[in-house]
Amino acid sequence: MAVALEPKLDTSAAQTRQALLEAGGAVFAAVGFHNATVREICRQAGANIAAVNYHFGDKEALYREVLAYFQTRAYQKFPLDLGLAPGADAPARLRAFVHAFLLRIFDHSSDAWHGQLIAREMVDPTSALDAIVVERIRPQAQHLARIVAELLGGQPDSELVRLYAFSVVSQCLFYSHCQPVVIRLFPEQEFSPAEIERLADHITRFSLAAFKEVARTRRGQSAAKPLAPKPSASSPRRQPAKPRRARRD
Amino acid sequence: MAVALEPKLDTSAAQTRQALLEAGGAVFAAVGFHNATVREICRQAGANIAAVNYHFGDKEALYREVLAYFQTRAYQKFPLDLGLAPGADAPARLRAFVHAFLLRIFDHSSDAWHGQLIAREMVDPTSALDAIVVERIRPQAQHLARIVAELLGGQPDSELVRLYAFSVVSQCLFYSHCQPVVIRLFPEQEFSPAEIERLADHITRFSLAAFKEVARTRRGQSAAKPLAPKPSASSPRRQPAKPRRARRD
DNA sequence: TGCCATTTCAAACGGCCGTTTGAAATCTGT
DNA sequence: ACAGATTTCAAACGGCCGTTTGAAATGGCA
Repeated sequence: MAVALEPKLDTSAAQTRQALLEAGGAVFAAVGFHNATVREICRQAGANIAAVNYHFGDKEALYREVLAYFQTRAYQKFPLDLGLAPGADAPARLRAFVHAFLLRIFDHSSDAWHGQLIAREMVDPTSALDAIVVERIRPQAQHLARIVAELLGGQPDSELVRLYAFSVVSQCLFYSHCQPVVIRLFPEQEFSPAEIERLADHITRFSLAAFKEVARTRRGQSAAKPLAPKPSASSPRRQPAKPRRARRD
Repeated sequence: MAVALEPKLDTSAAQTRQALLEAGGAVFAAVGFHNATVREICRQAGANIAAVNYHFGDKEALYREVLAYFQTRAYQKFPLDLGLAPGADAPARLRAFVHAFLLRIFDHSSDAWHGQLIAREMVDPTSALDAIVVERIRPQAQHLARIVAELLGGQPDSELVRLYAFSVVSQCLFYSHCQPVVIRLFPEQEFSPAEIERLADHITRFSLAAFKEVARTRRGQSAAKPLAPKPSASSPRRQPAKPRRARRD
């Protein structure tokens, strides 16, 4: 992690390294760690097959550096307090948080693979997820928890705040995790910067409205308000199981 | 697809087929389609390596049948109108929708892999996703859209309703897609039936509160209410790029 | 029981994978 | 310009993959 001297940035070796990082981001984002092949990454980077092992050690080490690289870029480009006045109030900070979150996910400018890399890592974790949670996700969760706690009037580490913070981030992550489904359901849907602004507005307004309404009627606490009866334990019926054979026909 | 006669259910061949479906569900859910190996599935099913190709044709055909099998089971066990009175109002139907959704995701009883299979398919689609969207997701989306439209007072196919429906399902899907992260952030979190009830209550209450608040202040429509200034186009700064070499040391 | 279709089995095939190798090319400092 | 370290390169290695094969085992039916 610690680096004493900065590398010569325009060395041929440094260029190869950089090309491998960029190509690795593209390929890992497109097909995931396991499906990605070192051959394809090297091809896209214009490098030899042995380049990954020479410059990074092995495929997994390259993957870790790719994750760190694009993550750092994304958070440098869109920090947690993106475009926020110093003394901004909680609603404004919530809006900034949501907007920056969406921008990090949807930054498809040239080569920004952070969103897709993280989405894959969340659903199909590699050994790199633990570090990501500690270094990025947990601070972000605490940041959001402070905002939500201020809006709800609870403790940042309370279970209530956790539930409401989940409700906020989930609305952002949806567009990252379910993009293939959203595109199939609504092919006309686009994710231009203007559209992302509107999404951020919606999510912020939706959440703030829920916060306000809940803060108003805060007495039933978080106990279960039974709106529907139990599912009556319907047993999973036997399915017909079609008798198709696949061999020689 | 069409099956004329029902197969002999206790045939040795039918048992093998069934065992392959169950084992396939477990393995595909655990590691995804690409990472799953036919050898491991056959091992768990107690079948020979050639069994998959004999009974299903190839690995992908097995995967399609596994998806259909567990999907059918999940929706039979937890239908869209789970435990709902015939003339129930919109809030009750929303609650039932959310609860059934969560139950389908979290049904870890013995061998119910629907949730994990679908989550993987959404983030890393195979050719099977198109059929899933048409047969399952779209009807479900329309079902929810009708509920939301009734609550908001709009058209089920309006953009406003779509946004709000997304906000509801996203809160459910979050626990499916981000389970590895949630577990790492909050190791004490559990997903017992009682906890799922509480989750369903929270999501329903959160969403209904937002609906109510929005329906009350419905005049600014869905235009962008600028809560924060533009990000001032901060260019992605150059990152330090540590100069580590990996070979021979 | 004996025949034949169905199902299982162990073994192998071809292919793609990550990685290694040792030589060739290229840089770096003198 | 030259020696030595660094970087690139084509080729190959071993391993695991999905699938195929042909024979052996099994089951239903006369």
